[in-house]
Amino acid sequence: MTNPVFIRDLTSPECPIRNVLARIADKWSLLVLYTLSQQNDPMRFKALQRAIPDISQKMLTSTLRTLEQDGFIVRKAYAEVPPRVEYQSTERAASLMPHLNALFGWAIDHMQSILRDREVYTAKGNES
Amino acid sequence: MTNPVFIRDLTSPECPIRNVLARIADKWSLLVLYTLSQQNDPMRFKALQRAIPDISQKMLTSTLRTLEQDGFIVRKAYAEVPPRVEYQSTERAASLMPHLNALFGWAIDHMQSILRDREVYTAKGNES
DNA sequence: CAGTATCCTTGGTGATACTG
DNA sequence: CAGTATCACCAAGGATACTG
Repeated sequence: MTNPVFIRDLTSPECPIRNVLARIADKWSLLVLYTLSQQNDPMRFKALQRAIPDISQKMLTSTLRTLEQDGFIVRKAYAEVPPRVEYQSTERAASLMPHLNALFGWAIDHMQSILRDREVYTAKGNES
Repeated sequence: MTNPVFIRDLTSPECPIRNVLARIADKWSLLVLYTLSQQNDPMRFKALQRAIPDISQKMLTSTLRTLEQDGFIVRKAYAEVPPRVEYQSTERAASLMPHLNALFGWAIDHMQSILRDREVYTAKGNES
């Protein structure tokens, strides 16, 4: 809708890259968004942790809070014992995912050759 | 070309998100890739620094090295005094940029409403 | 189960100084 | 100009223990 902003000054706090993308594109957020998009059902905290085994409880919590803050997910707590909390992605996330999926696809397609380049690069660095 | 890999195990070192995207999608790399894609001519070190004023020399250097390692940019040093070094994006970067640009566009379009949601969220947190 | 609270570590980052 | 080297710092992140 509103589209007056452009990336004139990369330093500006208005810079969409710094202000929006940097909060999505970190390691954990990408993995959480990807995981939630795979199931299209809401997921429980524990289920997310199982899907991303090496994320700590603390990091999962804070990642979820940030995503919730920016309207990518909704947190629903049920007054049960034991407690049940479900996270589901929003319309906003749905509109973002095609672009992220395109990126994931690109990464899958190019990973092998990137890894090869990386090897060549370090090999060159180590030769006498 | 080769597309046998998929994201079964997010923990795997073969995970394209962790292995490829995480190295692109950090704050500085995104800004450098964006800047280089704006000029389609090669850019000098100093020019990049001017475009991203708050990046330190050290961070710019290491970001450029990582991007070079993964084949997104090529570094060309000219044997002159004073030295001249130019960085230009590669075919690989060119194939990536449309996806990143889509992401930038999305961020521009949604930034305002995201900022609004963020305000609402913190307001709710602070109310008694 | 789904967290919060606390402590503690470490590496990402900046600042400064120096060099080819 | 385009870096490298060094030091220093602080916040991101992990580990552990505790709680509604």
